[in-house]
Amino acid sequence: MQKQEHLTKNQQIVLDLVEKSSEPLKAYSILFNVQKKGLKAPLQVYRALDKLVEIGKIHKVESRNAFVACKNSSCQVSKATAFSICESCEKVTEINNSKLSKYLNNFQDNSGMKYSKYNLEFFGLCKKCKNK
Amino acid sequence: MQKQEHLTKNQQIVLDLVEKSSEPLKAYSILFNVQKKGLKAPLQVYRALDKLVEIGKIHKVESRNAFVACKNSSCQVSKATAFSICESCEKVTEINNSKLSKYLNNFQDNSGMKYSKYNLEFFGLCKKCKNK
DNA sequence: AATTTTTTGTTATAATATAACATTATGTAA
DNA sequence: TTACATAATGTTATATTATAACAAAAAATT
Repeated sequence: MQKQEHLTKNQQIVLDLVEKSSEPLKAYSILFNVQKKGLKAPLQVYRALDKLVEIGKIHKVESRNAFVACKNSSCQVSKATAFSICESCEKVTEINNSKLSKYLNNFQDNSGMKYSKYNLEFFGLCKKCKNK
Repeated sequence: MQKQEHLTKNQQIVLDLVEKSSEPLKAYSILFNVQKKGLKAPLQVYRALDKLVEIGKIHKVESRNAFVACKNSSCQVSKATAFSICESCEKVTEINNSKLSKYLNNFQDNSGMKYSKYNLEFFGLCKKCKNK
């Protein structure tokens, strides 16, 4: 079987929802929102999420246990992700900075480990919240 | 009330356990291990963990929902953390690289956000697992 | 000593995620 | 085009992670 080149029904339903959302979505919030479309059990959502993360269509924001659609169309796999997170309003934005990604993709320390993947989360106050 | 300068009994018990561990510990594994010392409920553990994270004695490895002691004695708060994680044996090491931390502490993008904190997790295969 | 803040203890429950197994669909190859 | 292998689905149950709410005790501040 060759690599799946199209999304299955469940994957597409979940992706559509996450892409339409202006904020990170939690798994059970996704579940609630897709129940009318026939996905009734958590596992159906988690399996779709797993696959979508694997192929890079969405990313998991680890510190929030939430999922966002990848805005970077060239992103084929979730192997180099960076986010900015506002600790006040919880707005999350994917950082797309080629200098940063180059720096991190090339990072090596003296551990002998070759890193194939990273996830970076920055925290602070967004412009709006800073001025309150 | 001024800033707490010593740990409470529960905090010390949890910290001792995490510091002795050679691997990241999960909250309920901590709970199990400190029950003989009188911490019977999850909340007692989570509260100690929260405080210990806040003061930088331990860090949370977000992608693993696990906790490690901070090896960096100068670390007063958990505001700039980086880890290397082996995806095979799950060994986690805190990265202590001044060039990296300087780079990330000074990182700015065009979002107008000032970042006060970050967490970075690198994934790959450790030396041992690479040679298997 | 009175006040405030922090920590504790406790029970219950919420939120997040996976195990296990039977079934159906899809791609691969004889 | 039928067998075979792989992947996705549906389903029930359960494991894992984390917090709410409230009363009480301990510690620092005035």
